[in-house]
Amino acid sequence: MAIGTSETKTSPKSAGRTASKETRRHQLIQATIESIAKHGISGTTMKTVTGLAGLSLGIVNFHFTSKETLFQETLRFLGEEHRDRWRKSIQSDALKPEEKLRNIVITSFHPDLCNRKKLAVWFAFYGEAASRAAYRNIMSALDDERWKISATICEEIIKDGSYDGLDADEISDTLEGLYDGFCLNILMYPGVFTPKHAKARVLDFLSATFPQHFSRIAA
Amino acid sequence: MAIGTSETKTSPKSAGRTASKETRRHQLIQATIESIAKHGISGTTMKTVTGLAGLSLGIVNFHFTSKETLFQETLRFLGEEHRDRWRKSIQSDALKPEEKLRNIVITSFHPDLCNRKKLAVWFAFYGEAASRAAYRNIMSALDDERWKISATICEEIIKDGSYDGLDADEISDTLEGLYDGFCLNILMYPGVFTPKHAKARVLDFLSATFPQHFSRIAA
Amino acid sequence: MAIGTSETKTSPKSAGRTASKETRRHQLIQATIESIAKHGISGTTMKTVTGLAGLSLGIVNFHFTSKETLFQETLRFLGEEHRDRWRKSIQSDALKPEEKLRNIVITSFHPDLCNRKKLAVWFAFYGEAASRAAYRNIMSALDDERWKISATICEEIIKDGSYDGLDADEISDTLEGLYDGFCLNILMYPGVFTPKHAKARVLDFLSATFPQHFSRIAA
Amino acid sequence: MAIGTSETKTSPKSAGRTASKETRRHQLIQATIESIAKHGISGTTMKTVTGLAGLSLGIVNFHFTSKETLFQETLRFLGEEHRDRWRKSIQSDALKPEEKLRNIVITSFHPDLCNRKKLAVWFAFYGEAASRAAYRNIMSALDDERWKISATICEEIIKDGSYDGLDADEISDTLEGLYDGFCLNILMYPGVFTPKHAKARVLDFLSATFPQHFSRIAA
DNA sequence: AATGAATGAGACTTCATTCAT
DNA sequence: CATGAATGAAGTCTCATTCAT
Repeated sequence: MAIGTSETKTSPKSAGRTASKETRRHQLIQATIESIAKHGISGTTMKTVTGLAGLSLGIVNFHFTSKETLFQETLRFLGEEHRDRWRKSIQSDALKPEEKLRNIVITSFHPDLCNRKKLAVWFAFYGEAASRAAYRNIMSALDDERWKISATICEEIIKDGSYDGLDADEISDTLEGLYDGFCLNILMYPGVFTPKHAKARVLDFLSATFPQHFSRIAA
Repeated sequence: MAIGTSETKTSPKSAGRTASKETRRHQLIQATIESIAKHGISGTTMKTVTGLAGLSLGIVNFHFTSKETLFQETLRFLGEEHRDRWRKSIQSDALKPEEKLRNIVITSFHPDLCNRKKLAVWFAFYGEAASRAAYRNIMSALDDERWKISATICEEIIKDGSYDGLDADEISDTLEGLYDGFCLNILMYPGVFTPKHAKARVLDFLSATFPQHFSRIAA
Repeated sequence: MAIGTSETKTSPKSAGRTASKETRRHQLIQATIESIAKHGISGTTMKTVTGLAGLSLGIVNFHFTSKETLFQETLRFLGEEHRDRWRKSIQSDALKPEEKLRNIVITSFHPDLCNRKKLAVWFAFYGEAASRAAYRNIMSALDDERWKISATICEEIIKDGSYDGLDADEISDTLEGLYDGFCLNILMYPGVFTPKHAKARVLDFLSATFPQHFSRIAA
Repeated sequence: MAIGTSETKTSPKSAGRTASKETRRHQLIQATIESIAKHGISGTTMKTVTGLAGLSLGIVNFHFTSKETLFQETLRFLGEEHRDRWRKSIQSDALKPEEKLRNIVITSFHPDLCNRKKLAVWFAFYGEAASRAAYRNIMSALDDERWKISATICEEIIKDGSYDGLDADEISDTLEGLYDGFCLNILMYPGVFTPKHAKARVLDFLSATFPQHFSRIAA
């Protein structure tokens, strides 16, 4: 998908020297996502990755030095893709705070990011994160950024309305918990719990918390 | 350690053939939890497990047939331990619905169950679950039971009070999300986000949802 | 061969737990010597070694951790075997200095040590030594010991006779050079230059240098 | 460096197609020497060689067909360089036999040929020679020539003087042994044993052997 | 029951060689 | 002629499993 996007920039033929290198990296990262979703992290080998990419076995070490680097770059890609999306969704100054917050929610559960394939990879990395500082570092930087933005926005909303005793940080904590927990449920119980449900529940929570800013029919 | 606790239950003498067998299995499951918490699932080998158990390398295949079986039994042990706890916490008929619900929350974040070591193992299995039906089956049975109980209790509370437009299933969904999401944050950001915070946030949510049954100062 | 020696100590059946471990190590070192002699260092793989030992591929890492360690242990074995031989050949206090020196020469070119197979391994390691400190360290310790003993003996001979202007260190240097150089020629030109020739030439040199102690017909 | 020297021979302009081809080959051989000295034979790859030459990875196969050919050509280059030197050092008919012999000694230990870099390469090839006929053939032809010349010269000296019972072939054997053995010691113990020492010891040997032709103060 | 040496499939990685540009 | 991305065979090492003791 993303490959398609970048390939539209250069004509297929002129996948020249330097462009080609970035394209290959991207192609391998996509194949890694595919493979982890399909076989899990422990079932993902150089063979499954290069097989899915339609390339030869040795190529990963050429472009990424090692399997470990490939994994970290894959995680980073996923994280940055996510971050770029919600950053973009709130960058307009014309947006009111509650609109920004709602946009973050909507983005977080957007099918492009929040689908079984990507969630599987995401939680595969969470599963390893406890014993791998490298993964933890990549993840925490992104989580932290989102948490801070949410807290700031909540602060603005609180100031704007008359919400007695509300704590922006606590609300931001709950939002983070809801994002992560719902994603896990979307992954584990597809058909039963979907991004649509998740989005509705989070917006319900926001309506209950900031009734002056989020009407019940916000969805 | 936990082993010691359970061993006091059976008299040393009666640790005959079958008792001993169960003891060994328990010992190996504890070592597996220890190992996954320390080295991750992909870093856990027969050597790390038996090493932590202080036993010989070949013993796992004797008591569990294979590594895969050991892993599944470990997951099952963890799940049942969890389930037994909250079942017990709500079994008294004297408890009011809101007391039951609060007990589930408290149990879910009890340090015996909700500590870095066990959470690391728990999420390690979640990480593999997407590509392993065997793990998913064990987990979903337990999640489902908790979800249903929560929904039933919420239903009772709703009937008991005058909560217009509340949906017990939806609240149960949100509670599940909060449990999972907060656990992940406790695992990833220890020191920063703790079981105490988690418990407080969930009870806040319940206060906001069922104000007649949960006072704000419920914690 | 050396295996045979050690096996005579324990009855074949009781190749018990610990004994077995040492035996396996020895067996693998012998196979490594065999393989390096046959295929060179760069042609020696885990497969050639374990194949020659009649064992399975994974066993080297079990007994030696890595190929590199196996190589270093092989070199060490060869060096110590050599050292033990000439140490033993001069340990009797009844020997006169010139007899000791002659014994070192004889030992150095003894067919047990100075045959094509072992020389091939020896020079294979010399070939790598320039870029491998680990090999150099093992070798230099042994070379140094022999050089010092030779110098000491020469000193005694010089004092004993009336050799004007002779320098024991210089003679020891030349002897070292002759040992190494002749070994290389024995390896490179079998049939043409043999240990017998080598021994004769070194004894000629000693006769010319210490005419009062080495008669021309010393061989 | 050596490349520079040879390039001054051809005018830059005439570095046409064929000249350039020869230049490239020389450049790659020099880089091979550099690489083997630095990384050993087993650590020398197309990448280390072309890297040191500042050329692209694929170029060796263009100019030498294969790595093996490059290695053989490198060995041949080294051998011929050596041979050319001592041939030249004795080509004048005005030289007496003992002067020729001394010139061979001096040439053999000349810093241009007898330095750590080239010795490292030389012994790297000796290390492989036992299992590689191709290397052995290149080496033996050169060794043989030097041996024969030495024997012939010794014969002349013996005839010229009154040396009873001396055998020219045997002396030539010893000289060969000294050259090789001393080179190995220069390589292994730089700083401690130098070409200067080596030269002195060989000339000492010649003085002792041919006292009428080599005065003790020959150095 | 328990031990741990042994096996061998399979993982990651290296690297000589090829070939489109 | 030169480049360097790509290939894939082969090497080292890991590790679940087996089995003689």
